[in-house]
Amino acid sequence: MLTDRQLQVLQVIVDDFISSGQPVGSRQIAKKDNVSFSSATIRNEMADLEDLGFLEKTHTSSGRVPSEKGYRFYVDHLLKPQIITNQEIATIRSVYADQLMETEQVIRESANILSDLTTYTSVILGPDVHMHKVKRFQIVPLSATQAVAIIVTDSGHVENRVFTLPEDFDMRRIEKIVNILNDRLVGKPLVEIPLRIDGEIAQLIREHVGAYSDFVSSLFNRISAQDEGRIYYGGKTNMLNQPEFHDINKVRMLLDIMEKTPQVQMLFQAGNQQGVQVRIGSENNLLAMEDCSIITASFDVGDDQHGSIAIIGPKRMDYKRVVTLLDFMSGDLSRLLTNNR
Amino acid sequence: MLTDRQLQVLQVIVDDFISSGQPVGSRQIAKKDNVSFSSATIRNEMADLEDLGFLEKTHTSSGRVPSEKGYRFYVDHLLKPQIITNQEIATIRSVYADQLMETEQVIRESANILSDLTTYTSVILGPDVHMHKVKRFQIVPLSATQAVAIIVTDSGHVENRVFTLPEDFDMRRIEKIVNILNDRLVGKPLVEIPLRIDGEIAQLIREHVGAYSDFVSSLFNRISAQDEGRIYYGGKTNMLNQPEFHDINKVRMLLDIMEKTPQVQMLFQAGNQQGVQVRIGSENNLLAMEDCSIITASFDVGDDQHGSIAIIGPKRMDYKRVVTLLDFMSGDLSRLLTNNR
DNA sequence: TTTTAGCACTCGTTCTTAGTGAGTGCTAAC
DNA sequence: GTTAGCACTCACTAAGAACGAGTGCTAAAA
Repeated sequence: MLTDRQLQVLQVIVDDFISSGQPVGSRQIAKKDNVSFSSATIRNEMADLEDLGFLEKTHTSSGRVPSEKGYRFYVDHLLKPQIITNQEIATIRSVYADQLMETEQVIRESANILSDLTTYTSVILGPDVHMHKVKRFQIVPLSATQAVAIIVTDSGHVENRVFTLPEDFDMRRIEKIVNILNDRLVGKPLVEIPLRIDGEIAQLIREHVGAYSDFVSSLFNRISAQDEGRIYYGGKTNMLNQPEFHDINKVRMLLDIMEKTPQVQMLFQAGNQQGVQVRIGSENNLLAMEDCSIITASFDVGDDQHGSIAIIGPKRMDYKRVVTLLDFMSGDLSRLLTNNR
Repeated sequence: MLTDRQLQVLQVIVDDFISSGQPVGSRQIAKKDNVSFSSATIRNEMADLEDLGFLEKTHTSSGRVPSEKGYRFYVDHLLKPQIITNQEIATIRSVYADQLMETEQVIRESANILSDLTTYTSVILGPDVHMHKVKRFQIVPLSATQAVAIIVTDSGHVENRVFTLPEDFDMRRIEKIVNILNDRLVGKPLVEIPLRIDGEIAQLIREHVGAYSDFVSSLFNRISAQDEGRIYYGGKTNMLNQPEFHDINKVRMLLDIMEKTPQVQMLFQAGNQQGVQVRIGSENNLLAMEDCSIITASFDVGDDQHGSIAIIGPKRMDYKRVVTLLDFMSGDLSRLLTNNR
């Protein structure tokens, strides 16, 4: 559809705007080494690109700025992957250096490195613990009236709840209940626990213990709400450096969103797909993210767990670099976290 | 030292500035109902108060603004405690409504309510788990090579670490180690664990198990670094509403500090003292907090655990209200969290 | 037919200038 | 000791001028 020259002009404009943040004028382009035609010609091409919806003007006599469609085209067709430097690889791999065993620790550290490397904000969605399988169930009494219930999963994740012991349940009864729970729940994914407890297990407890108490169902009914993939941030305030976020209201909206787990998880929707995904501005379907792009990639933890890794930056973020970094890092993380097991 | 009229003028100026945020002029004060002298007289008093260091001018012909010394005097001598409304009490007590058992949950919710009620940022420093005593120690194997170590404390707090099993340590040896750890560590505060492990316990393990592996000491050596009082925030972005934080750099510095645990803990230094503490501007000894005041109070969890609760706001925050609220809330929290046990 | 040079025009930005108003300090009268 | 009056200060705002980066269009050159 587009001529070679139009492609070239578009590419130069997007590249230039990404690095300068200023609207790009025709003369500026003409001065580039790899551009051999005059500013007037470029003005004509720019007018055409604007008609096609790839460029915009901030006012009638300003230079051009890429539109969302322009960015989209750039990302889809004009992005030449960058070579990742040894320096960067070394920085990323410094995560391994400490021989951190815990997934959580690795993820936390990765988020920080990623934000340092990009100067944008990084978000990592840890693996969804829903599908982790129960390894052991246990109740530890704390006092005459209180106890803590603990579930260990096969991934090493530990869930715990403090609860009040019902007066008519002595330790013998509690032990029986623990046995039943272990018998029935070990090997089952966390997500099924509430259902199973309210169904067969309540039944079994009534049979063998002689009475049932709501405390059992209340123990882990909140698993589904909590912990559906913990969220880790790196460089939360990095975005304040971007000139497009000098508006306090935009900042506020963005920071507010980051406090709201469900909204953030929404941003990762498409993140389960293979490879690196780029969502630009309004493609995020979120008012606060209208001026942001988010680039996501997913990584594996073991055979059946997945996490997502993302960079949130301004629409004029350095797509080349971020895509390359995320691609590399997600692969590396997968390898590290899978071998850990 | 100060005359009654000077006291009155100072009080009116601080009150007025707190509610309006604008420098206060002599005419404005003269117009108040409870002020019976002319603007010229007030100008004279203001000049004296400025000489004494209680007031400042933003420029030669502007109204007056309280200096830090002025705020300090106001807080120390002119603060008449406000009456807390039933409405507010009801809001605060709604935390109990859910019959939340877990300290963590209660604290998290309290932080949110407090920030809603004040429109400032709230910070709660949870009880320091260092002094919690070990209730049970346990190792749950996950696979042939991995296991998770768990410590339950008397407060219901659970610490866990995933680690790699040394090849020469089979389950029998591990069990022996667990027995030794339980035998020696139950009842001891968390903070002593690393020391005890490296001392007597390493010795015992060598004797009874026949070999020692570093994995035991590496298990909980990080307890001291982590979890020395978890920090919870409410209304992190509330401060963006304050006109004095329209400067993006101040915001950045403040938000950055909130990500840094040690710095935040520093802010609570004096928070262990009884009652409500007010620290104004540079009294915080922290560049980023130069334009902020922080009001802290402490609460008890059980007989020997303490937490702190704080509000961070601009120097011209509503001290009356915040002091009253914090005083009430810390008492209420103490009662709730202590009875929970 | 395509490209380019030239030119009038637009519009955001910056600098100046003048005007306004809230506020002060000082002095003299009450 | 208190107050009225007045000259003065200074931030803030609006309006105008100069500037410059950029455009669109036209006509000539390739």
